[in-house]
Amino acid sequence: MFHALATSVRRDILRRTIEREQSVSTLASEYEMSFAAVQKHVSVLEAANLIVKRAEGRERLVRANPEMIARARALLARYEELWRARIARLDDLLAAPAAQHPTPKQGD
Amino acid sequence: MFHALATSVRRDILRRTIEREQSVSTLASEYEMSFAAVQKHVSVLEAANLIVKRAEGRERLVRANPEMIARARALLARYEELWRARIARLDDLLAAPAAQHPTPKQGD
DNA sequence: ATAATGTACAACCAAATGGTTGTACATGAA
DNA sequence: TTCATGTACAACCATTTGGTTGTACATTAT
Repeated sequence: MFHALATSVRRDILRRTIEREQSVSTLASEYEMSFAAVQKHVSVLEAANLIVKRAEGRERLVRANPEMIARARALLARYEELWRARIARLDDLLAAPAAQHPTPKQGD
Repeated sequence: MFHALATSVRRDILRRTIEREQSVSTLASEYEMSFAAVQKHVSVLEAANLIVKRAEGRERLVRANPEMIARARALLARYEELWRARIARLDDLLAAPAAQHPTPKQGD
């Protein structure tokens, strides 16, 4: 999944197929590599469910699957949430430095 | 960057170092692989700026760099934004199907 | 029918990846 | 000092990756 996003060519294919559905050969014409190479990139994205292919005549039309993009983003958002939780914990410690003392009654 | 996030061991290291700063050997003790292997994973994360190392005595303490996590998340959020923009465009087309016709006067 | 286009897939190759072991060195503990 | 711990790094290996070319086949165009 993140592996599928790990090369710029694949992220570019993803971007293009978000904008509009395109055939594999149309995509291939955009890059300076063989059709077969682009075909492989497309199938990596497909295996990760980041794109979907459908047949139309002899063409295979590729479109992005925004659901999986959202999943990846959500995972990273969870990490940021962990970070915020950690900061909150640290803040708590700083706010109550005498918490381990046995019931400091009141004032203090 | 996404490549650094592409293996579960590295994502796990990232998660642990978000929770709290840890030495490389502490991290290594969590996985069933050699210390050197974990060391390599750590250096991949470091090269991607997803973590930061600092020396303390003979130990190297590792902590997550939330800034880069945010960058990755933001990139994916941009993709989702592209998707929303595309949907909006399609909606516009559907909302004004006769736009190219020369002023359909009224009723119709 | 024939040619051109779009795709699939296999075989091959160089380079990168993810792991290992071994060696060296700095620091902390006995 | 001597020993144990934590790290760095090199060398090596199997597998994966990212690219190539070549062949085959379905669909469209002439």
